Amino acid sequence: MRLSRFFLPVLKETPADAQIVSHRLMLRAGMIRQEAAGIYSWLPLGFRVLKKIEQIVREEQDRAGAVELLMPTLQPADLWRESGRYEDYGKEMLRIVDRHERDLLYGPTNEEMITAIFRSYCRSYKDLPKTLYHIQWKFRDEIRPRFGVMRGREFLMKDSYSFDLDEASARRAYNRMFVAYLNTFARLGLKAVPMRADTGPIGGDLSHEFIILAETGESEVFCDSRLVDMGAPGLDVDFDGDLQPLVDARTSLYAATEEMHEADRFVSEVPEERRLSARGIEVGHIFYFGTKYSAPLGANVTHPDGKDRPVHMGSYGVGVSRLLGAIIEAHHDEAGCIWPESVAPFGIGIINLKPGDADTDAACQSAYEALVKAGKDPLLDDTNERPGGKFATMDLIGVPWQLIIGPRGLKEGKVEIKRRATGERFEASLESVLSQLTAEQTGQ
RNA sequence: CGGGGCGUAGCGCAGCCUGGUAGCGCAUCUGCUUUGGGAGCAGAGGGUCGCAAGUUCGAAUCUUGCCGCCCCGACCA
Repeated sequence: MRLSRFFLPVLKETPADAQIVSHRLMLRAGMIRQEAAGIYSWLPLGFRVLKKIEQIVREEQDRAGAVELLMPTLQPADLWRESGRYEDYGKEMLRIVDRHERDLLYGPTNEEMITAIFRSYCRSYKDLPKTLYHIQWKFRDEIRPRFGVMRGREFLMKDSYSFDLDEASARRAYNRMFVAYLNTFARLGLKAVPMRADTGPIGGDLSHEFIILAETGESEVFCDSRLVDMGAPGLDVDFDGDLQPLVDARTSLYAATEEMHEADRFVSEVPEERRLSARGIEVGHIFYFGTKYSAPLGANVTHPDGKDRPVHMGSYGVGVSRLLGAIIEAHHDEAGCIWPESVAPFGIGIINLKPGDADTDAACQSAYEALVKAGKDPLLDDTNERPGGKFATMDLIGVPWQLIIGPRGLKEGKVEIKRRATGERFEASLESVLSQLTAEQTGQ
């Protein structure tokens, strides 16, 4: 992409309304535009990152055996009357009336609908297990939206739903998502820590929030520091195998959010040097809820013994749009965003320091073409802005690598490559820089 | 929903108390000079002062109502 053709409305000044760093940077980098409280347009730069995050989430769901579908944003109220949640949900649910005076709602979640889909096609234990998911916009009419996309009213969410014959099987489905989430967040450049969450009326130990640690996190969390650096199981995990040991290795260590924190247990279970209290952002939540929806909605299957029983379900959410904010909170500096390569809006930025200079233009052009050909998704700054402005913009939007080409360096046969994350710069000939860049694998 | 605050040029703000010509910085446009970390000079364009009613000879400024947005709290992916 050439910057002269792209749509990148960067702001030099910080908008007054933005309180936290990710919100400020997303506005300044021209990634989002607020349309109403908690409702945003995704401008091209932000949209690119959003799509990349979405795709990684999708790939890891697929790898774990989940099957993608797409349910609508609008749902009939009757479905929610069946589960009893139409009345219970309260004002967070956006209710809409159509021209025939039928009650609709903009979905805040999809348990009812997925259960209705399941019940109309699946009758036998032979249809199980199944895990279905979709990535769709949701709306929750939060009393007070804030922090940009971190707590918007409209948000993009991946939600999966598992259907199993019994609790033991449901636990295996739960474990698959547990592991898939660890891999997903790792690929996004995040260290996510699973923390025991409130299971509500169901009870048991099958609910976890996935928290990433960031100074500007919204809630206080407490955990064993070994969890933070434990690393993800890896993409070669056998999802058909026994995942329990992988899950146990993590759930056996203390980790709790403010609401679930037990100070005395923390002290007794975790040696002092490993007691970590930090701030965190919830980016995922997994949940086993048994027959909470299948029973009232009549999602039954016939068991081998010939009897019908409600299926055991779980749901598993990832806040896809929130993840942009979360990743920025975890990866930024004074100058702007620092995207992990896996989600960066562009792979590399090429800065033409002097458009109009024949040698510089030619070098930029050949670099651009070579990088396009290598699939590196370069952004070429071919505008007439001054060098200082170009550096600042490239730093702000957080492209992982900057290839800086100007007449001064070219005179000595050199270009400069800068790594955004560390600020390291190297000088070398254009040829060697390009052969190195086009040779290496896309990082994660 | 309780408490607080803000709506004036695309963005950031002053002006409002004490009513009378709508201003500053950045951005934008034109010209010249500049060009390796957000340039300089000269000039230009751009405003229903959130909306509505009221007071007044006269309202950005005073009064009332409404709308929108932000912050703190209770709630959430």
